[in-house]
Amino acid sequence: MVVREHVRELIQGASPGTPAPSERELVSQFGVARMTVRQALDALVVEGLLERMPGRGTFVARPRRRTCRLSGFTEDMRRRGLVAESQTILARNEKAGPGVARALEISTGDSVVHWKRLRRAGGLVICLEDVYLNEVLLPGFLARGLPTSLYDALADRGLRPTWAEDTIQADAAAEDEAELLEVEPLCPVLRLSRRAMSEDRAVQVSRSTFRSDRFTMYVQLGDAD
Amino acid sequence: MVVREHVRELIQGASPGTPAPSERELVSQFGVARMTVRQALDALVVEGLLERMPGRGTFVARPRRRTCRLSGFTEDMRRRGLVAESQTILARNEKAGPGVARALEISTGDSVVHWKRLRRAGGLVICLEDVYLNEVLLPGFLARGLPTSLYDALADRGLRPTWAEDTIQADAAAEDEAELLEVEPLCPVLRLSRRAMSEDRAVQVSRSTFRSDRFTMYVQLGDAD
DNA sequence: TAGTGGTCTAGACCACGAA
DNA sequence: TCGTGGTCTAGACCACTAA
Repeated sequence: MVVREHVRELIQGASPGTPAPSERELVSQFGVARMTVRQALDALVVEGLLERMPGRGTFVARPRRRTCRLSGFTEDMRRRGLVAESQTILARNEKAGPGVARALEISTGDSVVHWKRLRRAGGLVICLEDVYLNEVLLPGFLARGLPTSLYDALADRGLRPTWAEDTIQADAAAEDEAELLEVEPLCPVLRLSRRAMSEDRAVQVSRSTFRSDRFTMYVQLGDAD
Repeated sequence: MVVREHVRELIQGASPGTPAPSERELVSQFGVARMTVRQALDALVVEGLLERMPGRGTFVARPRRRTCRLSGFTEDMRRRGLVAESQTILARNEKAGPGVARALEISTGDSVVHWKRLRRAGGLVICLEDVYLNEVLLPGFLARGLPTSLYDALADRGLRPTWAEDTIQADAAAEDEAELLEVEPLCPVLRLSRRAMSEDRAVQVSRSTFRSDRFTMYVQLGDAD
């Protein structure tokens, strides 16, 4: 452990390609067996901090490109430097219909939280969001009061989504949506359906409708191998 | 290596949670040192095939949820069971403008391939795509004839994109787009801008405009840590 | 040729989980 | 208590890279 942390501090902030101390160098420096040093370095290699080059040495790796962390509306807006607000239109327990039940991997009729919000950022209406939560995993969710950030609230219960599948479509605003979103009917909107999982449990499914003039979705893909 | 492959075959197809042979069991079975066995198992753990549980044993891991592989139009349609076709509208070398140059991390005026296509699947018009390729990385790209699948062509040159950032927006179709896409002007369309990298090299940047009635985008997010 | 990482040996003691 | 994985020792030989 001590070797690993020593090397971690050594290379922290070093630019990619900088050589790390060689294994034998660390052996004599710490008076430790080579296998021990190797395991320490292996851990850093797995973390993506070091790269081994057989015959040449061990070097600081270039940081791996990441696919950005799964986030909800609040965090998404915060990343854009905006403060998210929301106006609850509906919040109640319901019996899951067949579609929601399948998405949440529960049975039709099981209890779900249905929460509908109009979401603003920087004071401007951005989207209309219908979210269904797996109430089995979140007993008494509504009783504890409505949070601002759903994902924060889920995180508090150890259920922050770590994986999601989204389907995204352009469409024309329906009349009721248009009124809430303060646009003309038939204006283009972006529809986003999400099914979010925390570990292996389906936690949340949602449908959001975004004003196209105020929202651009951004995703990073790949490099997950 | 032989231990690793032996265990890999043993557990292949086994359901998650199945115990793998213990380390000491493999030691006596192969007449090999325990460190050797551990390294073999470590490799499989990193691959996500095994999980260690200290004090309990080593078990077949549940397959990690993946974010789907980065793909282009051809592959995307193939996943939906459709054959992608394309009609080239324009294909030539150009000097990069400032926007494209920045996205491709080259200098303004550097040579880029500009390729504009109308893309169909199952015989139906789906989208209009403008792609710019980093010609510095792809000398003589156009001279070799136009491929059907851009990503396959890039893969042949060892430049298959492994990471991309996409921005997605809903919009109303412009007149010229509407005509090519065979819809009415102002119909909702989905706009997708992509900047795609192969390792650390910016290879491709594109803008696509999809008919909203014929295309739903699907993405999987997260679990990349 | 000297130095590097890759692989391997034949032991050892520890903390932890299950019975 | 017994078996498990986690960590460690003090060496060894190999293939590869660079000078």
